[in-house]
Amino acid sequence: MYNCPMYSKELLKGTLKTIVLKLLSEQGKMYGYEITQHVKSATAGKVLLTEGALYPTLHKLEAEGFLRTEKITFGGRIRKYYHLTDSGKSAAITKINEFEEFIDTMKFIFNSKLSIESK
Amino acid sequence: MYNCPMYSKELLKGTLKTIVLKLLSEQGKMYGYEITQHVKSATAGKVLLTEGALYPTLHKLEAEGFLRTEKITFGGRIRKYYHLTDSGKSAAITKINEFEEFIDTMKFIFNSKLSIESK
DNA sequence: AATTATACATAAGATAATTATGTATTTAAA
DNA sequence: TTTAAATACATAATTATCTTATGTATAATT
Repeated sequence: MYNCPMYSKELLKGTLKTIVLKLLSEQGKMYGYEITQHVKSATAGKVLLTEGALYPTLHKLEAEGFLRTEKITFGGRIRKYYHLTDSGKSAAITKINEFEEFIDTMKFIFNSKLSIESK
Repeated sequence: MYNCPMYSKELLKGTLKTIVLKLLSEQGKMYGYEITQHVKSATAGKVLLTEGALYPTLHKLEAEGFLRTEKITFGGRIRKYYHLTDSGKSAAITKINEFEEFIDTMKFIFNSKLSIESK
């Protein structure tokens, strides 16, 4: 099976924490594998999170107190669900704002009309 | 003197080559220090390129055949001007498209309305 | 029976940045 | 006038973040 190659690997650097916090803030709880599949399907295979990047990031966010975990056995396999803590919710808001600010700032370099409107 | 802190340091990772190629494609020729000042003023101090990142990147782009250089003495100091080569012009177009594609893809994760229109 | 999908995890290596340091000239300020 | 700041280049050490590879294990599909 071929994976659609992703053009923007380098650009994705630094966005992983933001993506995780954003998804958890809208989905409530997710487990690691679910996050990879969600992102894959939401981006039509253009963004493929690797486990080697995702799991250490989840552990780091947990160590920073932004996430708490809950282990659930489902269909004979263990799922480790991640939820946002209160400080995780603040961090999510901050990170999402930073991302939008980043896009907003980049338009001054790329001087094309990149606009952000809330949903 | 204080520098306005930049929110998006991590997000900027991977964008430096794209920024350099974009600026050279619109400005024709620039020297390193000029690039740092241009980006600083264009983003109101939000994006501050460090020399430790910029100079090695310029050297790498030159080694890849995307840039050619021209040394000019101006006001007692040496300026090293960088220009795009033909392959550099192609690379610039590719990188800029990739960046816009990246933004376009991220909207599916952040499901807010991030739109790109050419100027 | 073997492969793919689900589900976790970590280690080695690569890449790209930050931070620190270095040289040198010109201009502005104390 | 001497010091600091701005201009202009460069590189080395360190840190951060990612990819790639590897490992374990169960369930579902071929």
